[in-house]
Amino acid sequence: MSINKLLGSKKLTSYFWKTYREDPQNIETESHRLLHRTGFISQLSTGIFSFLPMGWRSIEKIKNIIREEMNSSGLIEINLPVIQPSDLWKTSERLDTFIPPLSKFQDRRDNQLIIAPTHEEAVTDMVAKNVNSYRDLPFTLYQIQTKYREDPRPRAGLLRVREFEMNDAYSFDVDEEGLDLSYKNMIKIYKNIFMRCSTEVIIVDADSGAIGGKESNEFVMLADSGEDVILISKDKLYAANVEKAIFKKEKFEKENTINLQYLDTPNKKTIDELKDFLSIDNKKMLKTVIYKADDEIVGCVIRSDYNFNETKIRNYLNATNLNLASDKVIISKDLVPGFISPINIENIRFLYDDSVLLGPGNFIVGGNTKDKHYKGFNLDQDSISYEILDIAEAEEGHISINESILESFRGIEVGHIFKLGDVYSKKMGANFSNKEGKNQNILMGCYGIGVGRLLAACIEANQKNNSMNLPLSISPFSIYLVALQIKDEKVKNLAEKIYKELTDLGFDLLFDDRDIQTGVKFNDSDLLSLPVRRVISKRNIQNDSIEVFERDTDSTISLTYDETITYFKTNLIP
RNA sequence: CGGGGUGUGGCGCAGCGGUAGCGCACUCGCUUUGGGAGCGAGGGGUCACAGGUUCAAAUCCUGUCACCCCGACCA
Repeated sequence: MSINKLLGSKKLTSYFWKTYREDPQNIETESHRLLHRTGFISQLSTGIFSFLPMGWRSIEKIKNIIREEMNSSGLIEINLPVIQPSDLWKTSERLDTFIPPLSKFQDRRDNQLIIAPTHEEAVTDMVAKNVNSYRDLPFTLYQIQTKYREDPRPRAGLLRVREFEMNDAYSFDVDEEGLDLSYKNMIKIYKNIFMRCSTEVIIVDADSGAIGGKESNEFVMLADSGEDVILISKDKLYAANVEKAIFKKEKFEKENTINLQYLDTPNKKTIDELKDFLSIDNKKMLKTVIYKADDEIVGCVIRSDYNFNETKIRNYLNATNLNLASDKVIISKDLVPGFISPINIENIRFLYDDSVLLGPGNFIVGGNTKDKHYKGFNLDQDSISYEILDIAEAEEGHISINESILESFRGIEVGHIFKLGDVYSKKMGANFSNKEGKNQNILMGCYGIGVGRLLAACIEANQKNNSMNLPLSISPFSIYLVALQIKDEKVKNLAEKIYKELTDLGFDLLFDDRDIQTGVKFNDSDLLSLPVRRVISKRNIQNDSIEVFERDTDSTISLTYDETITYFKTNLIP
């Protein structure tokens, strides 16, 4: 049975739906505004929403697309618990390190339980208990399940919430080649899903964050209201989340090295102040910042024409939290805020961005003394051992690795996929006997789509003039049937007849059979903006015609009854 | 977690020392009827909560909570 038939047609007089004339206060994004105005959602708490019938229909249609695409590609649906014992998360070593922190509570026997923010642990446990041999592999499981994440700041309606439905999938393979195949298969499935939702997404390199694993890609819909910053090279060969993006750093000819010397820099604490005071270019200076990475104090140094990428730093240090160290902490390490340098500092670990070795050298760095800076710092000469890596943030205008200019965009992350490898299977004993009879860890991948966020993103992308304009595939109903002068017998009978006939054909109609103002009906119809609107009225009946408005072509045509039925049989697929 | 803002009928707001009002929505009646109608009559609020000041508190003070925005953080 098609989803349209399953959800069925509805008459407004016996449906639960209400639109709003006014916006709630402090609405930030169009999708949030429209989701509220059209009676899709109702807020229960910060980042926690109820779906009203109208909104839930769209969600059901999205989930149906996901199921169809996944089932037809050989994936298998399961269901995992939302409430899980916290011991399970001890095994994966994420009980205290997951960001945002897990939501915990005690049951009656004083066992600690958590509300799952994601399901790697549960699925790995299940698979570990039920897979023994390489013959049992490979397979990919999926579910559509509620997640709860104690997000520090939910916002923008459904774009960023605490409780949400996610379609999460997990692949299990015997080797890297298998994992590659599963990963690529999932990319194909995701592309199909987003295409069917008429959402244009791009695939970008991404950081794997709290989920872990090596390779990771995000599916991003470009939109100004998005929270993620994406860098795309002009030649389109490179696209990455700013958290992950790499770029080709500028090299400068090395100067003849000079000895370290002090400079008087009274009260010049920032790079900008120094730049003006000394009339020199940013590339001639180094920036030193002290971070607190969990409990460790770490210094980071970069050439001043670049900025730090804190994700790269956090990943390298394998830290859960990374924050700028307070002045108090800096002073306790005998450093002078505003004049920090790594020179002769033994009690702190320093990380250097590799730009520090790319010239021009003889850098100006802090003097570790108030109102002093050093001139003539060269890492390779003035330090014996150092950790050097890429901790720079890519920005618009930088050059991609294939020599193309990077451009910056904002986007909404609607899907994220990860190659987990054996991160979880190793810790949780998910292994199998290989052909030689030896134990081997299962290689995993995990894949997620935020269902509600996808709906919101789709609205962001399609909305205009106070209308949602959801595509036919996920529009709550396919057709808005309006009967004007519903009290008129002829109108009523014709409308009912069409309602029944089109419903029998498999279409899902919203029949506005309310005895209210015409203007209200049209406004509700515009707001909801279903793909097709049909008007039955006295006037039309007199002309022996039925009015059909097609949103996509923005055209209205008048047809006879028989033409109408033919039109729907041939132009639309229920 | 830091900074800021807002809590008054279902929604949007006014009132800012004398015990609550407007618009929309809702109910009833009449009129109207192809773009959020008109007239009339109604119903609905311990003014977020808790203390305090005062003869008197929605209004002033203190605390708490909730929600929103910016930042931090973040699948």
